[in-house]
Amino acid sequence: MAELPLTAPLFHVLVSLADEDRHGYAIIKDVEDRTGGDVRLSTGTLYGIIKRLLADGWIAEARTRRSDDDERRRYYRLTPAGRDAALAETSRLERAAAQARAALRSRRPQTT
Amino acid sequence: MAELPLTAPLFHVLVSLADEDRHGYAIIKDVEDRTGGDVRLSTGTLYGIIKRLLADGWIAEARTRRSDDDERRRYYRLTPAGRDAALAETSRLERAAAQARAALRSRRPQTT
DNA sequence: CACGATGTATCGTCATACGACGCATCGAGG
DNA sequence: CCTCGATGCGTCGTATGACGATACATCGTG
Repeated sequence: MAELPLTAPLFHVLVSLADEDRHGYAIIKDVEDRTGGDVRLSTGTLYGIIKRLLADGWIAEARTRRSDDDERRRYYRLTPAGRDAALAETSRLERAAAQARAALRSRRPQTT
Repeated sequence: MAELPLTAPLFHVLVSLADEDRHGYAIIKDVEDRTGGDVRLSTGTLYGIIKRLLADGWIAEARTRRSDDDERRRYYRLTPAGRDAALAETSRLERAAAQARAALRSRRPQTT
C-alpha cells in the first residue's frame, strides 16, 4: 500500500473517479476542470499513475460501454480500497490546510 | 518561481517557519508534531529542500541567536515570497479537499 | 491540406524524496 | 567504562514519480 501523503496528480485521479467511471482522456479533462487549471495531467503522467493504481488495486478496469462510445475508450472505476485512500488523503489535506492557516495567521517574528 | 502544487514535504517546511524562525532539526520535529506523524522529514529531504528554498528566496537565514543556544544551530525565516507561496498552496489545498469531499460523498456507480 | 481535438500508450529525462552514512557532543543507563 | 539515543549539521547515491516528446489513428473544420 502506498503511504500518505499522496502526490497531487495521483490524488486528483482518484477523486476524478469517485463519482463516475471515466476513461483516460476524460480524467485529464475532468481534473483540469475541477482544479480550475491548477493540475494538468500529461498523458505520460496519467498512464503511469493508472498503471500503479491498477497494480495497487485502488482502481479497476470497468466496462461501462455505451452504444455511442468511442471504441478506444478504456474505463476505470474506484475500488473500495481506492476510496479509502482518497478519503484518508482528503482528511490529511484538511488537517494540513487548517494547520497552515493557523500558522500563517500569526504575526511573523521581527528579529530580522 | 516554483509552480503549484508544492510537494508535501516542502509545503510543511514553509508552514513550520510561518510563525517562528526555526533551525533544521527543530523543523523536523515541528513538522512531525503538527502533522501528527503524517509527515516525517529525513535530514536528506530537509537539507535538500532548505537549499532550494534559499535559492528561490522563499526563506532566508536569520540570526535569532540566544545566549543559551546551541552553537551549531542555523535559523531560517520565511520571506514574504515564501509566505505568499504557502498561502497560495494552502488555498489550493482547501479547494482540492472541498472538491474531493463533494465527489466522495456522491454515490458510486453500480455498473459492476 | 493542415491542424486541433479525441483517444491510447511508451520512452527518456529531470526533479525530488529519502535512507544511509559521516561527524560531533551530551546525558542516561547498564 | 561503554553504549545508545537525542541533538545538531551535512552529503551522497538511489529510487520514485512527474512530465514532455513522440508515435499512431480518426474525425471535423478552416
